[in-house]
Amino acid sequence: MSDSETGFGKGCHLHLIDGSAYIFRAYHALPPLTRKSDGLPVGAVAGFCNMLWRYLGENGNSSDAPTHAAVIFDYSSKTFRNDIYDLYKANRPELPEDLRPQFPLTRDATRAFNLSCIEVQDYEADDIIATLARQAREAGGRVTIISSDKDLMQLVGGGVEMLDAMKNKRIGIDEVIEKFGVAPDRVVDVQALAGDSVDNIPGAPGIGVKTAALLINEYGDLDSLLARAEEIKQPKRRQTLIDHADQIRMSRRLVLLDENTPLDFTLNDLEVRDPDPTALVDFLNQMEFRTLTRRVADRFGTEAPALPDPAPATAPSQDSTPDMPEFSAAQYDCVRDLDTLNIWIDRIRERGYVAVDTETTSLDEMRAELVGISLCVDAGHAAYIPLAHRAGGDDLFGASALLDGQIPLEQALRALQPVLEDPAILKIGQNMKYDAKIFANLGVTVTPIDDTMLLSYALHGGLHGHGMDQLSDRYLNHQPIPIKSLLGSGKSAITFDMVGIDDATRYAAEDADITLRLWQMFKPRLHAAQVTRVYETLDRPLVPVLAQMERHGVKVDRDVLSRMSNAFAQKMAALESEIHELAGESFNVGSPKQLGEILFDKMSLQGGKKGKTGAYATGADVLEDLAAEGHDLPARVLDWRQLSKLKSTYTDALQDHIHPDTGRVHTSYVITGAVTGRLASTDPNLQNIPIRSEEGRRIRTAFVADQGNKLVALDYSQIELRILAHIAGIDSLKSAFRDGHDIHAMTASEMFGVPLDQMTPDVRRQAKAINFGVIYGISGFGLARNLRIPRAQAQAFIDTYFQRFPGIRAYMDDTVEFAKKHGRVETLFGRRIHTPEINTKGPGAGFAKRAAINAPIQGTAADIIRRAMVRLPDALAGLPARMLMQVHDELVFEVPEDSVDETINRVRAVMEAAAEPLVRLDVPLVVDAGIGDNWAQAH
DNA sequence: GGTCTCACG
DNA sequence: GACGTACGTGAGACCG
Repeated sequence: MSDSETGFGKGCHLHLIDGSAYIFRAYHALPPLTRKSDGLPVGAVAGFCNMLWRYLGENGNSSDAPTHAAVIFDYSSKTFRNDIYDLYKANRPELPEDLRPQFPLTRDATRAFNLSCIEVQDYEADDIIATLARQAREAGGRVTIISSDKDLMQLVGGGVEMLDAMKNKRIGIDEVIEKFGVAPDRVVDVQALAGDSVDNIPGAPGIGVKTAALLINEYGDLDSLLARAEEIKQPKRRQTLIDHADQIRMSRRLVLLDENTPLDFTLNDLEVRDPDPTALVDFLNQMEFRTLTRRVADRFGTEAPALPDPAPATAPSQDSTPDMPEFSAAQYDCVRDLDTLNIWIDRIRERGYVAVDTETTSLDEMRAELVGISLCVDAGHAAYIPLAHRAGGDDLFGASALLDGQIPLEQALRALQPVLEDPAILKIGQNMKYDAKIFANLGVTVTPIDDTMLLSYALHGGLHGHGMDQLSDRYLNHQPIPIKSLLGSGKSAITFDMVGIDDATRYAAEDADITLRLWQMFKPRLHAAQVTRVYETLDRPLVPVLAQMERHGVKVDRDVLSRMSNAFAQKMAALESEIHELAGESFNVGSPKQLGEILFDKMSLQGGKKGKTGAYATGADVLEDLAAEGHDLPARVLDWRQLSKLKSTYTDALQDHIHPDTGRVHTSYVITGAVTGRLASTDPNLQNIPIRSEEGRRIRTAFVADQGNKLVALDYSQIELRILAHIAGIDSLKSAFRDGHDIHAMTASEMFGVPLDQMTPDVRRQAKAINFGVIYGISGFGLARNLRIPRAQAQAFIDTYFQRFPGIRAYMDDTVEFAKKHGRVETLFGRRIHTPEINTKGPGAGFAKRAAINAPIQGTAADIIRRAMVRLPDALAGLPARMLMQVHDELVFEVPEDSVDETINRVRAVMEAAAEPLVRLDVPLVVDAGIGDNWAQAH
């Protein structure tokens, strides 16, 4: 070796890269990528190149940059160790078929990066590394071995260090001692005793690393130990060492690296050279690695060569299900280090899209903690990144300790953030609003997105639900792992952070895999189903809008609710004793069954009707009838029920929903919650806060504006009737709306021939009921019940109505006809609502008809407010107004006092013009506004 | 878990 | 001619 002043020596720094380890890691971490032009498998080469590129980037400008470097490979799987022990590494799985042809390409890649590429027949890469490390050490230089292979740890010390590139962790003497319990020079002794199942090194049966280290530390080294084996106290251990001494010695020969591998070059030949940009770009281009080629070309300022156009990102064809691998053959990786994560990130960038799923500790996004993230870019190959899994409960202290082998959450997040926020990379999820909120909590804005739940909603609204399990079963014929199987259910249920990482990987990666497959299937179908616009303008854009509303929440005054709860409790107690007295016995007023028996059996009141379950009906309508006949008990029960409802559902339950940190209530809107296009609000439902009764309405006073702010509520006036007038083309209704007339009074006047100036409240009330009935698909029975009039009279009203407004009848008939023919109806904006029951016979037929009649009206109104909501963030830009709630035809905002007027002006303008320009309604949309310190005032 | 009841638009 | 029915939701309580 050259010790001359010009050659390798003191001050020099040699990097030895374990190339074979790189290749296997790249292969197993990446989907089976092939070269577009000829199908040559190149996935491992791609990963390998990415790693080398990153290696150069990290070391190029570092003050600790290597002066010399080499990439070392295994020549073949057969080495001199097979002559020592024919079973050495005999349990290794067969080399994958598509990996072997990539071996020569990785050598080419190394040379293209202008790195020395080294392999020696009959020797392992580890022997070459050992030899070069020894030479460098003896020459007085430093060595960094880039590998995490424990078999190389025997080389550490005397200026030799290892670098675990995955964990970006240096391995020095201390780390080796931590791992093996002995210094590097005794590592082979420990390994010889402990053996190694991966390399099929027998060692001493029953002795592991811990015991081996104990023994070596006690006896000094392996030879001394074996020589003095008789002295070992434990009989079994003593016998093992005596019986297997030869096997142990052989094991040591297997693990001991050969520091004298014959080499036909010197360290001086390994001097670092800059890559030749042209050669490198040429090679990458040949491999057809688009992203990396461009990146390298950019870096060196060379022209990226022209490449043929890639296949479109959305490869699946229009009319056929894309070929997908079987789920049984799917590969789900667990990503435990940054290097592997970066491989996935590169893969995502290469593709331009990725299916993402988060696993958390709660379904409530405001309380949920991120536990892990899964990714998928190719059907059948997904990854799970565990981040916050914790030890199970057995260990007294372990319960809160993070498990090892997880990338620190913050690091993983910062690595993923550029991808999640990259406008050129599509993030695909199932119910992305959930995941987007989880990421938003961590400061990451996920955009742009696609959502398989919303795709299904646009495509299949009315046909079935859009949960992932359901979609997977129906469209992929695959039943995903039930979450219950991991978490259990009921009281003993655990949170996801307590799930083992292996189980979690299978579950979470599968979810991302399923999501990607559903997306590949659904996305190309939007056009054929003519719902692209619905999805892209009405549904998908709502995700960020709702996410922000939900995260912001609405301030709720706990004291107001608490005081009301107490008041309700007192009143209920008084009513309860009164009711028991009237009944002559004590019973559970809240039990419809017991109440029915009291009313109709014990008290023998008339009108007792049993439903299909054999229980008496005791609904409000029944009790009201009885009360009207002068019975006190049902009247008291009605009062009690109202209070009970208000207390349990609102004043009590709402308090539990006040977030401890924000002091606000954060609902969750379900975009696919109603088939018509309406939203649904859950946990809690803020769309059914009382208003009709005076007592209930007071609950709204607990919904307050923050200091210095006002609540502003804007709602569409009569929007569904206006839409009906437009769709059915009723001229008289349209002109009444245009002229701003009282629509119910006008209807009454038309129907009953009463002049407007002589209109009575009662006649108007009846007309109003008819107007609403029409929207719901009117029936004589329903109207009769609603108005409490004889059915014949109700039917007469309806007949008159249809005579006066024949367009309504025509609309209803046409709509049902359309539904029967196409199995669906549509809103003015093209939303399709399927009506699979429309052709069934029997009692269901009436239901389906009325639903079909109602859906285009309710749905069009829902579409309109969706359009307004999507436009509002831009329209309110620069204003401090916050949108808080949506209640079907109403939007509620929180606004600093001095911005109230401007906010109302802008919101009203957006809401009133929300149908345009796509639809020009023949009637104006009118929006009423209210302002207050609380929601009751604002309405 | 199904049924009943009731809160909203 | 009889049969049940207003449309769309979510949640709490009861009960088997």
